[in-house]
Amino acid sequence: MGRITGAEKQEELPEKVRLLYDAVFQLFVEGTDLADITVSGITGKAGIGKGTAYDYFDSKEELVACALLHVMKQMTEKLLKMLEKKESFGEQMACLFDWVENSFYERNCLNRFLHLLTDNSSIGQLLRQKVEAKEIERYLPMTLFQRLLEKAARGGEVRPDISLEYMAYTIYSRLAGYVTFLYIENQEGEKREKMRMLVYQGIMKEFCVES
Amino acid sequence: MGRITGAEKQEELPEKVRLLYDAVFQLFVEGTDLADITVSGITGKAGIGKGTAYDYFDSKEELVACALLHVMKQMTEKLLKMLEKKESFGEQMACLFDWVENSFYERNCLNRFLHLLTDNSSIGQLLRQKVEAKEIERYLPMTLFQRLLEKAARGGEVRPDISLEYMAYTIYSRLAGYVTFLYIENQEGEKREKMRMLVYQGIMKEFCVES
Amino acid sequence: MGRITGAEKQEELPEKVRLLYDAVFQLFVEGTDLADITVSGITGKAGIGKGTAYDYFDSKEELVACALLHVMKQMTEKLLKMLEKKESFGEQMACLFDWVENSFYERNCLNRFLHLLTDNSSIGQLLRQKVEAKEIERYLPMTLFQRLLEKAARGGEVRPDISLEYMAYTIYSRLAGYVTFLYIENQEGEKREKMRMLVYQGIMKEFCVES
Amino acid sequence: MGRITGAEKQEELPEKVRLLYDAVFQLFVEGTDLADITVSGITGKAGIGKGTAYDYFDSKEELVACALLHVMKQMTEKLLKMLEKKESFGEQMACLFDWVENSFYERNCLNRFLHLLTDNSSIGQLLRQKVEAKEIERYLPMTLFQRLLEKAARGGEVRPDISLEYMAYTIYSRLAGYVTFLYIENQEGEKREKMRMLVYQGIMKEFCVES
DNA sequence: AATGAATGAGTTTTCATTCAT
DNA sequence: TATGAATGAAAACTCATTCAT
Repeated sequence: MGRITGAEKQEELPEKVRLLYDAVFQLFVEGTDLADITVSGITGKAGIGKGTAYDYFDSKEELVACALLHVMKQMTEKLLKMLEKKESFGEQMACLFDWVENSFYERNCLNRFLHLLTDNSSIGQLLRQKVEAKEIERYLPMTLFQRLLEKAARGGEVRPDISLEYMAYTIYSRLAGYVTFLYIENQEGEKREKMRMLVYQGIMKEFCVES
Repeated sequence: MGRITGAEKQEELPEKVRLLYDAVFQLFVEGTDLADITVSGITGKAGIGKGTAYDYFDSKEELVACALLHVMKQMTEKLLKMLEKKESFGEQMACLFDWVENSFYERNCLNRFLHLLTDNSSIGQLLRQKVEAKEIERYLPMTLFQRLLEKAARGGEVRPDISLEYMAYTIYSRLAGYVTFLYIENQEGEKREKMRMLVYQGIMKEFCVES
Repeated sequence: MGRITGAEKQEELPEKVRLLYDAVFQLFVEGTDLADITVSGITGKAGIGKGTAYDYFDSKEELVACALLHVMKQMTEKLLKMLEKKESFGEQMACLFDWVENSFYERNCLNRFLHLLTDNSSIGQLLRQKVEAKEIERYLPMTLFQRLLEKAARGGEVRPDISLEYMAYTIYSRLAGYVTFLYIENQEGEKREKMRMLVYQGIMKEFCVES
Repeated sequence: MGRITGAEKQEELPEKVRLLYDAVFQLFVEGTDLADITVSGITGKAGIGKGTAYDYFDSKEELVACALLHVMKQMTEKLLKMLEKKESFGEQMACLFDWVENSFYERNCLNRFLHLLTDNSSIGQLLRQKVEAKEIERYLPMTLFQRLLEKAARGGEVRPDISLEYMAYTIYSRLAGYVTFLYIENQEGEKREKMRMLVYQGIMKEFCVES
């Protein structure tokens, strides 16, 4: 019987589980589609025995979903810490753009990760179940944006007459769209700079109080 | 050796191929994740022999990619015809919202379809290859939006000072975001009406010349 | 989905199924314990591909249970034909002893087969389900003995004052006990002859009308 | 290297071994088929470490065979003590029927145990080896019956003209048959009472001197 | 002595693909 | 051309056994 649920904190993770999580993440970052991930692939990369995976998890799906949930938590926490240091809503948005570009950009990772939140794969469904069951919805993009906006609204930075939910969805949409742009255009340089600026300004102009 | 490439027109398709395409689409609409689709599942639903699939296609991936490409073409052509009838850019946008809500809405289909355009699955990659190779990029959402915008620009409906590409990505983003909203909130009624209106107005206010 | 249920007649069996049944039976006769039987073992002996087994059966247990059910039917039918030719109850009993000794005697087969009818193994349970579901209880030893006894009772050969059920169980017990004797003593010759005669006479003296 | 052979007396058994034996017996009584018994299942129920089992036994089979051998000894000894208190052969037979009905009746235990004495499972073979090697054949049913019959013969209670071995096998057969009846008919009450009486009388009439 | 985490050989099962008919 | 029975490589998963602690 698997003992790991995905609710464990980084420090609580048994050594082997950490190795398994790392292996899943590596495979994901290398571009392996989740449907093509195998248990031998994971344990091989983790450098441990195949059976060990089943000492901690009930199934391949559980293992992968827990690993991705963990990645999600880690990434969001790191991002949250960075965002908290920012003074203004504008700086927070800029920080989000940086994050989107830098921390998780290779191999279309962020995009594929977002897919997981709304696809029909067994792993995606499991992941979403876990997110809900463990009440860690605060790691979901939409919740993150809502929190930022609430704070900005209290500070009088964003227009009070626009629905928070709409704003959150819009930020989500535009950032996700920017990720798609990065994937499709697949280039650095001026064009990217320009697009980033336009999307950023689009958000700011629509939601921010003019000063 | 498979003879079907996905470039065939609806009328040119052999009967069996049409049956296969329909079966793939049905499975997709029923919610089957592409990773869980099987050749027997397809031929079973199509009511033809399993071997027949290999008379027309070289592999399962080819078959599914061609089927989805075909669906994509059909849908886009239908949509284009509808859009052409609209006089103004605003009406076209409204038409797009209708389409998103009505024609492909069940079971998160549109969302999953969009994923295909930017994922790492073998079927997705094949599909994109075909789109590029056959120069049918005009069926891609981004191209569709660019065409609409070009016409609107010529007609003086949209602001001439904003980059067409940015506008296309923004429309794409916001529509895709609306699709995600529909998936997550999963409800009809007032709330949905309101969100639709907000997203619609967001687009119009940002891009349209005030009258 | 497995298509074979175990209800098929010998002539109706697809070639491969016949090969599978034969292989299971051979393994059984060679002394392999049912718990040690593997699908590769079966298909290897049958000389066919492993996957083929799953074209006809849903699981290993289904395959083995069907094979044994089939053996059971074949054997009982053969035995019934032999018994029908016998004029008297005494001759029928003698025939049963012959059958026990000859047709299924090697490697403790009959004994192990009888175990199947009252054990807790998954195969045994499946086999009994099939026997009941398909209403082929007439192949069960107890039913066979009851039929013989009914006929003998009508013919005035057995005492009318003894319960048929008791007589059937007694015959079953004593024959099964004789099978155990054959297994434990594991020898031919005089001792065996003597035991057979004693068991036979025990039955006849208890149940038959003295002439 | 395992140090336990199955020859140890109850008092000599190390604490852990006693726990292991109890666990095996519990699992058996709960209805677990021996083929489905696992080492973790046993040690889990025993509440001790999995490795500990291998400090005392060389293999799972050894462990289970020793546990069952031990159970067999305990049960037979208890039964023997009860039988010794009985004055007459008839009372002893009645005692055997009681024992069969009461002490080991649930979940078809006695029946499954008897199977072990004549099956082809690795555990069964090991058990029989141990029985022979350790010359504890006196715990086998057949030997038990022979002893009872010898005493009854000396006391003039059973007919002197019938072979002891035949009588032993017959008693064994009829009792085993009664166990099968209990399993198949699975009911208490009148019918069972009647069958018991018939079997009992069958034995007595055949073997006992008329008084 | 006791443990239980770790292992990997071995099992069941699936399914894309082939090919004789 | 169309079929679907047959295949076997590859996958998930189990569990007896070992061994460092």
